[in-house]
Amino acid sequence: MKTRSGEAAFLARYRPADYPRPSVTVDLVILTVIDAELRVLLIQRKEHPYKGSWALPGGFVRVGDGDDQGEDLDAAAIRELGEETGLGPRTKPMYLEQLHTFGRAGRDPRMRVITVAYFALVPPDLAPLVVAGGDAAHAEWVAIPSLRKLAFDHAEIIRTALTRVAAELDRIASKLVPSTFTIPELRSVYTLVTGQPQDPGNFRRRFNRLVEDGVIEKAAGKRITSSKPATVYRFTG
Amino acid sequence: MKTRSGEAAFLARYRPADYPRPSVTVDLVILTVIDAELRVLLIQRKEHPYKGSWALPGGFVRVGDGDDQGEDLDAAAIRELGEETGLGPRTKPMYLEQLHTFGRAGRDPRMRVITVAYFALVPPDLAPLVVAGGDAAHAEWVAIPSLRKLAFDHAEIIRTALTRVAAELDRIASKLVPSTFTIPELRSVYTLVTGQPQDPGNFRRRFNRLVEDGVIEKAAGKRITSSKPATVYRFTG
DNA sequence: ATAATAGTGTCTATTAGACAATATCCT
DNA sequence: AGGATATTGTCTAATAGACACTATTAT
Repeated sequence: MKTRSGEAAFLARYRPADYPRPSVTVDLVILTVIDAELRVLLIQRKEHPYKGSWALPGGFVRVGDGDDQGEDLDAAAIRELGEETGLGPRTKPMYLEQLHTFGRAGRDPRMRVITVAYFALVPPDLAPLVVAGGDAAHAEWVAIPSLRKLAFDHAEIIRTALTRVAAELDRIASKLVPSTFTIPELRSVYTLVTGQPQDPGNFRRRFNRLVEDGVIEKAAGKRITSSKPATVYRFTG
Repeated sequence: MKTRSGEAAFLARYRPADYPRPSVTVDLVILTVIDAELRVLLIQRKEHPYKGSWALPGGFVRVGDGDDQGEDLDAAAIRELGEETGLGPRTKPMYLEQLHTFGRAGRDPRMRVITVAYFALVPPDLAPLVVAGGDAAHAEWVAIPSLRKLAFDHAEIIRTALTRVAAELDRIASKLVPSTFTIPELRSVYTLVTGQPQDPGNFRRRFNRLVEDGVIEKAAGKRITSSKPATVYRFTG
């Protein structure tokens, strides 16, 4: 009784169940570029609610109250990303960033669910491997413009992700091109993400500044297309 | 039994408690400018853990699984903001924006707690009313540079908020000045938040562009200081 | 040869930044 | 009168945007 007001005694007295708790999930907006289209990885729901609708991949965050409080939020997102894409830490790590947390009451009719949304960017050369991988056998790369009815508030989550990606494009465009790429290829990423046509000349001028600054460097070879071949570059670092 | 595979039957069968759940809170980084200092509203903890340390105001999100799933995340933040500042919807609404969600395992030793952090901006003329209000009688406006040991991961949360506010300053600086203000007053907000001295002439030029664009307009009167009085402006809209 | 696209050059307008100089007010 | 600060002005460099033009390849 001597530690009556001590920290250990206080923590032992604490009743974790005093307040009702929500379920917490992570949902992933996984983006890539395929066939000159911006696409998002979606799964088709096989259970109610929203049976048959497209939905974002995601899952519950593993938590606990004891000595093991479970996994970090970011770890949960990384784990889900690996499970859904089949691309683990062995392959090139993909870009992953927390987006926003959505917690509207009633967004899931079963129970109160708060979801921490992340977005991930997959380089186009890895995208074909994804639909073949593990849990994602039932997943598809769906083009953004062709999005129809989505489960829950996932349409809003995707909209939020697209706005963020467009706003931060200069910082993250490198994650949406293969390891080597041409100026027109990077330009097409900008065109797709911003929805605005990019002037070839002006884009090239900005691109060359990145080369001067050492952010981008020339790589070997030329990219053969149906017209004049283009010089190949890579991001340094 | 006829609706065996129907949605209603499925939802009835669903067991919300199948996965362990974390506690979810909202924490608030409430910022203002007092005496030419950027300050954050903190409370001194009266209980373990971190007894005696400064901490961000915040509280549990009210949730449920039944017909009433509780309050929205944003609503919880607005409610806490009102409770802590004593400034309700009656007064000028303050700026409030979701910041980031922090969920590291072990960040609260009692139990697994995931917190959705928000930041709020209080115009300096309302700041003095805050420490007098309701639950916030035990709260204080603490200058950023003098922050010592903070509870939980609240130091990291504040750092994240300051980075965000600095990055978005053009968009939100209007929330950190009184309803009428002078060019040097707005300039001092920029100086405080960015930590960089702002050239008077160059700042004025940018300011005048906002006037030309109708974002800012002249107000009546002059601000009397210890030297030459300055013209008073206000944000339109 | 022609279509298509890579790549270059030019012009204008806008903006940031450094910095000098002047104007106006309080004490 | 003197100090402080509001206010104006000037110069340079960097950048965005529109747009005409040339070069090189596949077919």
